[in-house]
Amino acid sequence: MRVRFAPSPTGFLHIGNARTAIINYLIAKKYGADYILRVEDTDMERSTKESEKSIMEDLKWLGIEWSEGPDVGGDCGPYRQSERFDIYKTYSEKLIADGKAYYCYCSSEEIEDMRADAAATGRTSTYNGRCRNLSEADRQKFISEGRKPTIRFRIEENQQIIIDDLIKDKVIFNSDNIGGDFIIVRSDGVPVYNYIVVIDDLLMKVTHVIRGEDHLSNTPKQILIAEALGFERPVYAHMALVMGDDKKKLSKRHGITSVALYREEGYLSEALVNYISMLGWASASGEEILKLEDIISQIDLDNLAKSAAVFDFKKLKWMNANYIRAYDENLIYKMLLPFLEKAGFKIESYDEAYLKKVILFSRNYCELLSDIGRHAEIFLTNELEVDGETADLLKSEPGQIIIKCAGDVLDQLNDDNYADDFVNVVKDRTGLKGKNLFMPCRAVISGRMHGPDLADTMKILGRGKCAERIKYFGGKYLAK
RNA sequence: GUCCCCUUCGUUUAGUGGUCUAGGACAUCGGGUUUUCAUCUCGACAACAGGGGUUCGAACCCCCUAGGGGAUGCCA
Repeated sequence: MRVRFAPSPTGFLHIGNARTAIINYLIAKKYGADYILRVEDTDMERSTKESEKSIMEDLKWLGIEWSEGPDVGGDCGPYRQSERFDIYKTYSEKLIADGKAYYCYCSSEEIEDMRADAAATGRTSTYNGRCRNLSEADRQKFISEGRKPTIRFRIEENQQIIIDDLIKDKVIFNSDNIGGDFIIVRSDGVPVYNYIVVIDDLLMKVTHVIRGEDHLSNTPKQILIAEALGFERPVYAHMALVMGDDKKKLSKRHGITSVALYREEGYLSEALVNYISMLGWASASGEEILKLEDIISQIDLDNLAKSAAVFDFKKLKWMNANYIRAYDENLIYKMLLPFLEKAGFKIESYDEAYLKKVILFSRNYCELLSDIGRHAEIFLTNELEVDGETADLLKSEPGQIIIKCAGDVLDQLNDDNYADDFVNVVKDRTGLKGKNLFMPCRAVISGRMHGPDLADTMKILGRGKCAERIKYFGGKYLAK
């Protein structure tokens, strides 16, 4: 079994394509198939090397490995379509020689007119077939006019094309309904996707074509080409598309759709892969947070949903938070450091053991890796800025009372119980209770009204830092 | 317009003729825990698109309608 992922390098790897790449990967892993990466860069105007590079980086980040591709080579290369033009040319010539394709001298403008005419008359194919059976004289006339021909594939009338799709089951097309003779080679000699995909899949020995359902209506064309060339066709599996919350095909206006942006925002690749796998699929047990190997063992083409799924950013976030909390300590620590730096913290200025303790504690409060700064701040910044509400609290009567005695209380407690007993001793000392007790205690240590458990916070900070905090806030907010 | 695909809670799914007064997860709302927020936990709300068949019986099979999506490119 051999599968492929064939992106066109015209932008970033997008969630929809990532899903195709991921499903192909999961299936490949499940069945021990080869995974081919093929770059479909025949749109010369839009294809860029940078895009190719970033797509490969994103795939790697997702954990996808390919056994053949433009970077690693393989027996069926080259793996960029732009490097295979000679191959395609041989087949084009063969199709023309066999009468299965022909030169078309119609200009783009003339095609435009035909399109309008087809719409007006209700004709199902845009092309009106003018060059289908051109006389040699007409041909010479067009050539002398300097027209550069395209090559069109000749579609036989009233042919039934049956696709036994692994996801959609049986889909039947009639050759009269697929748009008429279509262009397989442009007038500049560059062949077109719908045509060369067939050649590449055959030459690269792809057995299973797993792709988005937007390609389903291209499939009859490809099958016809395969037949004309005498090729055996691959098995097809067309996956339902991923939609935005307005049920339109997921695109930029729905928010972040490029994989690279997810990485930057602090999503874990494992969470993204897990979530994307669950789009259109569910495990037998109903569990949703699954190890990759469990997904691989359970997922299959015939249990993927036929209907499109809306991408739910909130659920992805929830899943990401779960992954952050459960992740291996050393690994998540290393992953979180750059996000902390990006948030403006100089990580080399902290004691490593302390920093690690802070990060591993704070990660429990993060939905995204990029949340780490916000949560670690109370441990890493000594001279904390406070918001207006917290400042008011510290300036209020209970705030003042607590600021005054907090230092003493801390001194009086010993190392074993300073964190756990702090609030209670303040309570005994001041007679305050409830919110008036707890909130100022929290504020005088963390500078915040909300946050992790106060005793935990104090333990992480350590006794010395707690004392410094009390002093600092005292100096700042205690009325003279 | 035409062709193709699809249609279970707001979202994602379970469900393959009786076990369905339709199950889980996210979201939302409420209770508990946390004298905070989050986590955790308990609970509530909430769906078979509509209409016809077939059948003793239909979310499940068939047909029609409606809605959504995709394609209809010298894009992929």
